[in-house]
Amino acid sequence: MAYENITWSPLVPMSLASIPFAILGPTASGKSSLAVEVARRIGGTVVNGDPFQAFAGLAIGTGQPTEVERDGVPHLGYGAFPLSQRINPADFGAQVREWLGEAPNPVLVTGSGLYLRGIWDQLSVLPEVSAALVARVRGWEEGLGSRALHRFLAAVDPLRAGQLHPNDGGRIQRALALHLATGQRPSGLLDGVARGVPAGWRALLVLPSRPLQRERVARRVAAMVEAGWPEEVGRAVAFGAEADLRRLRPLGYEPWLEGGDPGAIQARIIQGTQAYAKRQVTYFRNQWPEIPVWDPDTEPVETALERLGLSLPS
RNA sequence: GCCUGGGUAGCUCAGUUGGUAGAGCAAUGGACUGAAAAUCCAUGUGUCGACGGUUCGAUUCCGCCUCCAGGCA
Repeated sequence: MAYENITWSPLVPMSLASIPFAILGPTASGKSSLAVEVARRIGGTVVNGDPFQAFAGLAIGTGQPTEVERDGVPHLGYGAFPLSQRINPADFGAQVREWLGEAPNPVLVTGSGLYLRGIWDQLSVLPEVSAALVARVRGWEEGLGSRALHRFLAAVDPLRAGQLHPNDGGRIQRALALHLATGQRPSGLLDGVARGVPAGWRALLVLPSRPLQRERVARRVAAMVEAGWPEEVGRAVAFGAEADLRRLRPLGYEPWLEGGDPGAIQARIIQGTQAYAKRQVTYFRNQWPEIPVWDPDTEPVETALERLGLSLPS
């Protein structure tokens, strides 16, 4: 949809035109449809801030909004990258900031807290660590265990080691690799990033109650299977994307690739997605406790709009 | 109908030579600076199938009943 065709809602003051909005929330919370509603009100564009939905070829499995769900509202950044593309939170953040700049009145949607930090420029600027070094450190952990690596880290950077649990292999590896790549202490490199909601932004956390969140996930996964998720995985594999899928590890892809009883696979995916949704919520509340919350199952959409500062005089 | 094996946490199962029980997964809460749809941490009161007997004490031994699985008829 061309931007020049946008019509301004007569009820919305023009001063809102330049304010970017962020709609956050766990999977299946209904944040995409709220974003469409917000964008419609302000004559804006929905901008994708979710790394997995940015890939092409996974439209069903990553829950990218369909044409029907977009409902004529312009969307930017969905299915933009080939599966072979490697992304990280900082680079992806820069890309999304570009999209935000292209969109007249952006409504950012994401379920990924770490990538949102990238988008909001709340990650330290760090040097690239070569894939070879990353692989080497990972190999060490497989041979020696994370606790041994934690002791190595403690020797070069006691501060960072103190922040990490000896079992947290992923972060220990990352810290060690950073140290080996730069010769510096990771704790020093990770210093002084911005926090909070950036000035000028209006954000809302879409947060269903836990029981209803679980129901929403179950319903959505069933709908995704109904819409042809297994077939979509099959097509991706036929295009030679299996290695990329195994590297990216989107939820649900491993079960489909391994095969087995479809009912059991679906149940497993639902369980994994419910657990993921819980972690998403924990991260948002932890990182941005000041963001107002909206319960899509008990509160009307008008309430969400009010909390975004879009309340209309009636 | 008979024989055998089972019935222990939401699930799959350990275990208690008799002193009322614990793993994995799940769940709940939490952490989180390039694996993040990832990784990691914390949290375990459950009529140990029912009833009765023996015993100071039974989830454990005995009897009886019941349910499940397999086998024999």
